[in-house]
Amino acid sequence: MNSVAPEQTAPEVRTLAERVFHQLQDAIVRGELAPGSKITEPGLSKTYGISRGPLREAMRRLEAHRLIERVPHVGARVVKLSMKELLELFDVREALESMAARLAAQNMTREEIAGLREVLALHERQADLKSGEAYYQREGDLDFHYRIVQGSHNRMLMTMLCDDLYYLVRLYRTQFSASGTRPQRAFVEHHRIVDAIEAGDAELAELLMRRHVSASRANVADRYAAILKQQQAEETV
Amino acid sequence: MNSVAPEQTAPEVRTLAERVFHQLQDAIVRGELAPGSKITEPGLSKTYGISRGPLREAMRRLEAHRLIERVPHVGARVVKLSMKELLELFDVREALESMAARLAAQNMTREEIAGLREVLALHERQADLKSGEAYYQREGDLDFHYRIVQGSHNRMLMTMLCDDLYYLVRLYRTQFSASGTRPQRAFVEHHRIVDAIEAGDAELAELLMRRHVSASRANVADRYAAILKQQQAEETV
DNA sequence: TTCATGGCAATTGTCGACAATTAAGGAATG
DNA sequence: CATTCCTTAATTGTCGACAATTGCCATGAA
Repeated sequence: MNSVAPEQTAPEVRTLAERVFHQLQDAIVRGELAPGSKITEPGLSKTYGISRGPLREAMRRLEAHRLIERVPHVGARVVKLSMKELLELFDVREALESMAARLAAQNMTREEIAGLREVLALHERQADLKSGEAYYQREGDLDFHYRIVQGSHNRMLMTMLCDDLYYLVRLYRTQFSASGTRPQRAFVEHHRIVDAIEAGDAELAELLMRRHVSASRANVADRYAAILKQQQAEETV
Repeated sequence: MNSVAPEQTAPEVRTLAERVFHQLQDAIVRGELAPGSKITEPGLSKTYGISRGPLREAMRRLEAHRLIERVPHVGARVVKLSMKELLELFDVREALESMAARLAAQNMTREEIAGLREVLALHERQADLKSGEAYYQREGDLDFHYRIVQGSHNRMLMTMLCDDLYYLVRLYRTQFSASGTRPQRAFVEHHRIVDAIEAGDAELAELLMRRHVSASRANVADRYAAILKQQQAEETV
């Protein structure tokens, strides 16, 4: 249902370190651990009921995934994405996802494309039900991108985007409480991308995905500029 | 001198885990730890003279950087890049480095561009000295790419390429003992890329870098196909 | 000979305790 | 009153020992 990470068949819950890693990952992405807040090893050790050994390994993994930042002998904090870093993230996504779309147009199977169409149909029904709804729409958006990356059949690309960057994207959405941004237009763009993939037009799929991410980035940048302006206006009052 | 990782100012050697992480990283990339070989915690613990605690953290980081592969309750092995994975790596590089070149054309300072030119001049002198020399030329190639990524002024891109992927590239070069591949042509391409960056032509820089990486990928693929063919011929003899 | 089964050694996972470093607060001094 | 230094508490880094899981090897039966 609330997939985003489809058919993973519970890949790693065999050790304490792995379990607490996923728990922490979830807690951070969902905003339960506030961005920028300090996390202390004895604290987490007690709340999760494990010793500091496996906990530290979980934290090392979180650090590698850029979800926390550590300073030796000082401590760790939940990352707090600045707008600059968020825009950087979009640039990286533009590069990787356009490549993913290109490869997907070359490598996706008929079944995978059918599944992609299903996702789109589902989104349309949801958009029909309550147009512009925020949460599901946004998670659904990631679902769409997720499937295209899978369709690239490039494992390295898959891990980079799905295991690393997409968690940051979700984190951003909770941090900036970014609700439904330009949903209708995104729908249309999604459809065109799938059309290109189905037609096996790699170049077009790449171009459309690049524009899609780029437009999303521009949208965020505009919104941010607007907020900044408003804040400045309020300060002068 | 043998930079590749310029002006790092010894960023992290404050803890045992960090030191042994870098030691292991080096040992793997240089081929001292054979690809595919199993590495055991008690063994490393003894050779490096530290306890298993910090060692495990170092290994977790190596895992995150894709230099080793771990299976719970079983153990860890040095990664052994297959040709398929190597080609995947090239696809990712093509996506990220072309983006880096684009951003570099927009963001590089005059000083950075001058430094880039210096690197090119150095390469030419070396190529003059002993044309087609393998090792230095290849390390120098990475130096060139390194600087362009730095010039993108995108921290996320920088860590992804310089901290993760470039180690894999170097690992591949030792694993496949890939010596000087198409050095002259690469030189010319490097120069053209710098020209585009200096001219501030982002689109051109992106395109040229994309072709540069793509050509490198094609070269590797061709070589591999040739080797395969030769091996098959030998088997039938 | 082949396959299944059981025990055994080795390795990994986990824990609690100790050492080292840091940041903070207070006392002393200019 | 500000500043510096020292003391102290808390957190992180490291270690050695114990528990759990795995893979191997020998033993035995079909």
